[in-house]
Amino acid sequence: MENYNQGDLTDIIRATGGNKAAEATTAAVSPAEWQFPSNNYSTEPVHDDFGDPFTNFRDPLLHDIDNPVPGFFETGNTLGFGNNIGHKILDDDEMKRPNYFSRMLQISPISNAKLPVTPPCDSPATTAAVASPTGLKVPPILVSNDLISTNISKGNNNCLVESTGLQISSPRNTGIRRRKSQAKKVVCIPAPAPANSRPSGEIVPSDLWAWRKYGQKPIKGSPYPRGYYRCSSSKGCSARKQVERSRTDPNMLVITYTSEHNHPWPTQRNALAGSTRSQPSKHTTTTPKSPPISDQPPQKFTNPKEEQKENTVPSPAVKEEILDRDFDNQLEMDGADFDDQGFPNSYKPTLPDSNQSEDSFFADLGEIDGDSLDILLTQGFSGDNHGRDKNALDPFSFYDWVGNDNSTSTSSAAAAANSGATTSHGDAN
DNA sequence: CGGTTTTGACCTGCGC
DNA sequence: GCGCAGGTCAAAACCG
Repeated sequence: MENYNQGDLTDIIRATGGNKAAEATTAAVSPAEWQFPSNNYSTEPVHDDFGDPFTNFRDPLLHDIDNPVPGFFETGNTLGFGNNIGHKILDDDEMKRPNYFSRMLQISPISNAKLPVTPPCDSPATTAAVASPTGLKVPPILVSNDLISTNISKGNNNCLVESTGLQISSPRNTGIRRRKSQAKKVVCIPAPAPANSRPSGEIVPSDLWAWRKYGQKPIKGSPYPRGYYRCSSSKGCSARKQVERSRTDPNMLVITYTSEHNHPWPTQRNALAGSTRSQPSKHTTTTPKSPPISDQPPQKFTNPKEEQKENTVPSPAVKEEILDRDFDNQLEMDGADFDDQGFPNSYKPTLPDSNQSEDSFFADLGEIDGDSLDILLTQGFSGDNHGRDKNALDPFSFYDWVGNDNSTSTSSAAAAANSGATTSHGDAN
């Protein structure tokens, strides 16, 4: 995966070329990179750590998380929601910062030392800590800029953050096939319970990027397989992500993002063509070759559609992301007045900044089919912005929709995870 | 038709 | 150097 599925993150491997220099640079990302840029998604070419002209199009999860808009997640000296949920930022400076993600439990900037993060993303305690004073469930989310994701695969519950420095390129997969030393960002999010799945089985996308699953493998020590996703929006895009369920807490999904998107938001509908098959797939439901993993915990998603989520980018998902994101925002901004699903009744997104990004984003958005767009605009937005609300661009929205256990929205990441859960990769190793 | 998922095989990194 | 485990490839099947 990585799909490199599931918004994204990460790291920094340049697109297909495997630019070692760039990679090294990426690996050496400094805490400063976790500052919040205000022009994400701007169409204006900007070189980021990767020197990628499309820096502005970073995967929401990967970079934007670092760029909360002042006044949005920030609540002054108060951590607001995040604080309530046990949000924790590893570095001291980070610790002092306002709450970036209401639902993000942890943000771990790269450091040269292993930094045990608490609570551990895989720890049940993590989920336990998500209860907010309001009684609303706040999905725990952990975001870490992890250069070494092996912690997860190794069952490290603490989601250690390590930095490695350089990345090793492989002759075969230029710039991509790197293991332990590859810079990555790890995000822990709550996996929606089956009960939260939409009755219709409607798939909820994780982000605006189109992901294509290219592999799945069982992970030793974990009953859950790991799905590998790559960005399908652009042929040259090296963005990938891995989605797996926490072995210690099935309710948590661990998404590891690798590499950056080297292109703008998906603009071509056809790019998502395959992703539209949200109906129960024979592949996952009847294919003899890929029987469901027997050791899957009861709480696994059984809805085939969920498997698609990770790779689909239905506008409804976008809507939910926005709603959810704003939901948190709303909580922090003006207290709470929520509907039965936990959404703020008075929800009205506020626009942070973003300048040209908004135009760019919507330009792309305009390519989404009308129905979806309508939904997005009518349900996902409120107020006078008519869908042009910059919040809509907020990559963080991903986290919002992801975590609301009380809402019908589901995590695409979860979906991806589900996908992995339903089938096993051929190479069991 | 063009896209996706599935999955066995292969390759590579890493630990010992 | 060896073996294990993880990551990727690529063919086949599937979907809208």
